[in-house]
Amino acid sequence: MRIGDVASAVGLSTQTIRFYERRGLLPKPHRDPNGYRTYDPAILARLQFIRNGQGAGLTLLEVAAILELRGEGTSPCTHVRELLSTKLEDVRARQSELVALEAELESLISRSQRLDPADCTDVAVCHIIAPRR
Amino acid sequence: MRIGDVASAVGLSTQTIRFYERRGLLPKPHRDPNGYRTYDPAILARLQFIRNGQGAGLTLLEVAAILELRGEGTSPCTHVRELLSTKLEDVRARQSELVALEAELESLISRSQRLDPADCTDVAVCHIIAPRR
DNA sequence: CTAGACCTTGAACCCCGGTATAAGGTCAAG
DNA sequence: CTTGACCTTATACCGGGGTTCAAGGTCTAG
Repeated sequence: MRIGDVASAVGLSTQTIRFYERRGLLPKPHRDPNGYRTYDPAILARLQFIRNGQGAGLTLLEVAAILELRGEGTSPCTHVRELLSTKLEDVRARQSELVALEAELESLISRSQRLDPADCTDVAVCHIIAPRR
Repeated sequence: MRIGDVASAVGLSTQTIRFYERRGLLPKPHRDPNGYRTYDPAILARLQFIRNGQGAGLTLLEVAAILELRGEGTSPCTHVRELLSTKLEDVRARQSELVALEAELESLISRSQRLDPADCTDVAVCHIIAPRR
C-alpha cells in the first residue's frame, strides 16, 4: 500500500501519516526505488490503536511508547512498567475528573430547566452558569 | 480598580486579563488620563462567570459567545442549555474512551509482568526509552 | 508528449490558553 | 531625584497536534 491508500483507509491525510512517522509513532516504511513509502496492511491496526489512545487523552509520545511494548513484546523494562503504571494512574484520575464534571453539567442542566430566564441579571450574565454551591 | 487589583481579587495574572480582553471576553475598559485601565467592580462577576464556564468545560470561545448574546440583550439560556448538553455528551463519550484505555493499559502492564524483567537491566537496551530509531 | 494524480521534502502556519520578554511611561515615598 | 511598584504596548514563545505551502519528482492513460 502506498501512503495515499493507507490515508484513505483510515481517514487521515497523507501529511498526518508522515507527521506520525516523524514523531516516531510509525516505523520507517520500505521505500520503492522511486522513494515512495510502501506499507504493509498491518499499519492500519497500528493507526487504529493510535486513534484509540489519542482519543482517550494520551499524547502521541505516550502512544508511541506503548506501541513499542505492544508490538515488540520484548525488553519488559521496569522503566516501561513504571511509565504504563503512571499513565494508568493518570487515566484513572482523569476518569474521576470527568465523573465530577459530568455531575456538574447534569446539575447545571437540571437547574436550567427549573429557572426562569427572566431571572438572569446583567451582572451574573446567566443564572445557569453560577458558582458552585 | 486598576488591572492589578482586579487580578489579585480573582487570582489571575494581569497578562491573563489583558489576554481575555483581546479575546473579546471582557469589554474595553475605561482608561485613566495616563492610559491605565480602570475597572468597575462588576468586572469581578464577569471574570467569575468566565471561570465557572471554564470549570464546566467550556472553551473561552464558547464563554465569549454566551457573553456576547447577553450583551446583545438576548437571554442566552437556551443556547447555554444546548451547549451544556453537548458538553455532557462529550464528557460521557470521553469517559468510555478512558475505560477502554484503562483496560488496555492494565493488559499491557500485566503482560509486561509475565515477561522476564532480568532481560532489561541495561538502560541502553530499553528501546522504548531510547532515541528515535 | 502531455495532463493529472500521485509521491517527495522542508518550512511556515494555525488553534488553544495562556506565559515571558523587552522597552518604555507613571507615580508616590524617601 | 532616584527607587521601586505599578502600568502600557508589541512580540515571541510553549506544547500538543496537526495543516498548508512551495517546489519539485514519478507514473499512467490517452
